[in-house]
Amino acid sequence: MSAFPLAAAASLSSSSSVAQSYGSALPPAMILAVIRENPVTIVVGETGSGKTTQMTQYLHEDGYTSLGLIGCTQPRRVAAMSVAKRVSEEMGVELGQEVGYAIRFEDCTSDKTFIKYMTDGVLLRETLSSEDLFQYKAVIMDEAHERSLNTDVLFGILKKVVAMRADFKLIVTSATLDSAKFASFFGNAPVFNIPGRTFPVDVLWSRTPQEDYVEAAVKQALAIHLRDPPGDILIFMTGQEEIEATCFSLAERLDQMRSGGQDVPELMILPIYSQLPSDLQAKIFDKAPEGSRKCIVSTNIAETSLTVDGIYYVIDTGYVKMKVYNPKMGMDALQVFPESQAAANQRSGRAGRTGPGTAYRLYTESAFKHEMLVSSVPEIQRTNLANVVLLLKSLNVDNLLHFDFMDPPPQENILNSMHQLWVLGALDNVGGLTSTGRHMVEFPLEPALAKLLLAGAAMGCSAEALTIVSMLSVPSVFFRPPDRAEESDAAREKFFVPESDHLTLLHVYQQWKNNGYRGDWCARHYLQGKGLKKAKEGKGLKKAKEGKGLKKAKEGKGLKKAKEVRAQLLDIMKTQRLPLTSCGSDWDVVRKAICSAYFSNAGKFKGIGEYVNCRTGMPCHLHPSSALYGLGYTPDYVVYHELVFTSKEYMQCVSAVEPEWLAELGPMFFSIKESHSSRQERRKKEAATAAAMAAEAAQAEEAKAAAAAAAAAEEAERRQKAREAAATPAGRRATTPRRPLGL
DNA sequence: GAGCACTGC
Repeated sequence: MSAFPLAAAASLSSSSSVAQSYGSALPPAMILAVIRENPVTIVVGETGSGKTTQMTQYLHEDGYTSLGLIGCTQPRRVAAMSVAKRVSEEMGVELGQEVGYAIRFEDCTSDKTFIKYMTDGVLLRETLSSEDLFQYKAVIMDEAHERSLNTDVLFGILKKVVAMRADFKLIVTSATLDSAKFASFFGNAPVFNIPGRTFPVDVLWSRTPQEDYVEAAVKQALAIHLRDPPGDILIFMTGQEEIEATCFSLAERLDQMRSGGQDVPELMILPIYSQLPSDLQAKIFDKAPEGSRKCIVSTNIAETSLTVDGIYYVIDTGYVKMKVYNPKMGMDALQVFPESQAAANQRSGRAGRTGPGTAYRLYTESAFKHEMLVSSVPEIQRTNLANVVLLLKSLNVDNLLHFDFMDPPPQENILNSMHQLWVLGALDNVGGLTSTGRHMVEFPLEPALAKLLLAGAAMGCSAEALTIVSMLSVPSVFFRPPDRAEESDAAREKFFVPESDHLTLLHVYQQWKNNGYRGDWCARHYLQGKGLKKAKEGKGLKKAKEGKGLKKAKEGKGLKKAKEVRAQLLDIMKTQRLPLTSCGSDWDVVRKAICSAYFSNAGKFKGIGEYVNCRTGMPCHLHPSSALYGLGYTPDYVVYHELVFTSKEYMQCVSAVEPEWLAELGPMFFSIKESHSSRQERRKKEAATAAAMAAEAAQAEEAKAAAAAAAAAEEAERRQKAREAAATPAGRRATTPRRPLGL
């Protein structure tokens, strides 16, 4: 085994005292001693410090594996796979034997495995069946500074495990900026520093704030291209539209210069974002021909998920697009925010992987210091928590408001998620898990989708529900290259089922199946068949190309991935003894099942393309990509999968529903003509829930509890108003829209 | 007639 890289400069510090530094060569014994003496150790290690591959091996040599497993979590699958492969090679064992990995579709471990790499989601799921993780002697949470939702939930759970088990060791990696915070959360844990092996990056600031950062980035890129020594350029933008504008403008300027007689060397302009078709994504890895250079214009995807070698120049606009959840509205918003200092440093670092580089920041140093957060708002504070609540409830965490989060999510968020789960029948009136809830937690799905599966099983259309859920669990299968937008739109419209986007997805899948799951069929109809080969993605890029191990990675993209998800969910359905039944061509039943999962996301017709949310009165619009858009067919009521604010409040994935279904399936929100007795009963139920939630809140600080109770009451009132305004159904539509012919 | 960062079970 190789020596611990750069151990000579390693230092040990305690969060509460002055850092001690060790100048002489430092054997791994040093860090092992720290781990031996402390239940939790924080490791600050830059990328390239070798911590991911070395730490597990040191723990193994120190004897931890004679007693149990060493686990190492990663936020991404590719990393879990490629790191496991590399460690197995370093140790000279077969992958999947002594060293293995586990990700959603693949458990590549055996009885002999003692070092196990996995995604953080896998370890979180494992806590469901073994609360104290008895099979593990040590867990390393790698890349924990990225603060994924799963990482944050694991923090709280593992902290409990540490308190329960004296024989358990936890090692958490952190960025320099928040090591003190991590250390204090884990009871003043010692901090161990391992310097990285990356090259220095010169950071240059803008002297004045930039009004138009697209323009500024284009100018900067051209200046580098015309003036500076060879080396590729990486520009960070917030989204697809900006990226396309930047690429267009760059190309235009180059053209202008050339037609003006200037001799400009070749520049390969390469956009990259997650929704870009795979074959175009792959182009960023092509080498620039001699005498020319690459300019990659990227979203956040190149910040952590993709690593391209050969970048010497980074241009950073200073902004990111983020999804933030508004619990009051039940709506996500995709908004542009200034990036955090940590993100800025991460982006700059991308210039120093191949050699010493330069980062041009298109904002002032003062803006960096005074206007940017030190680190990004963790996901747990800006996301819908229904899934987390369900998971914690099934772990018997009785008071969620007291759960030990490093950064607690807003209380309103938790209460709102509990309400959602109650509405779906997953929680009872006192906040306990129901049998429906216990079924739901078994599925790796968001609660509404799990409910759709259960409803499908109850209504005799679980096969159809299963397909729809699978299609909604993968990125859009519709392939839309920017230069063939109209053709691909036309191709997509051929699949439309006029009353439902959900059924459109079902239709696409069934046609694919009828055509033998063929790839050429997908290509012809502008559908995403599979995706990039794994070897093109992620950190393990080079290694994956050299070896053969990753060829086994069968995970695809698009329809192929939907098929894999479907198979996995079907397995779970079998273990849950849920029947697989098809309703044949009677797709109205499927819409009813959809209604039973989404009735709290109901909209009432207001005008062409416009609906109002039945509960909140919020306006919500049909998205132009919806099958229901602009067809002259205007159902009175629809339900939607999610509501996202971009330029307007847009409903994503919409289905027409019958008003009487809303009344039947969502009696807590809707009634056709309420009798006095049923109204009383409903109010009693609602009061009980509000009381239960307030009771939970009451255990928290007094002031917060008061606010929570007020929020619950407000919610009840809003619901009452909405109920009065909505849900007096018109008669059933006279004609059912024509179903499209199969292709 | 408009558009959406990135993960994960």
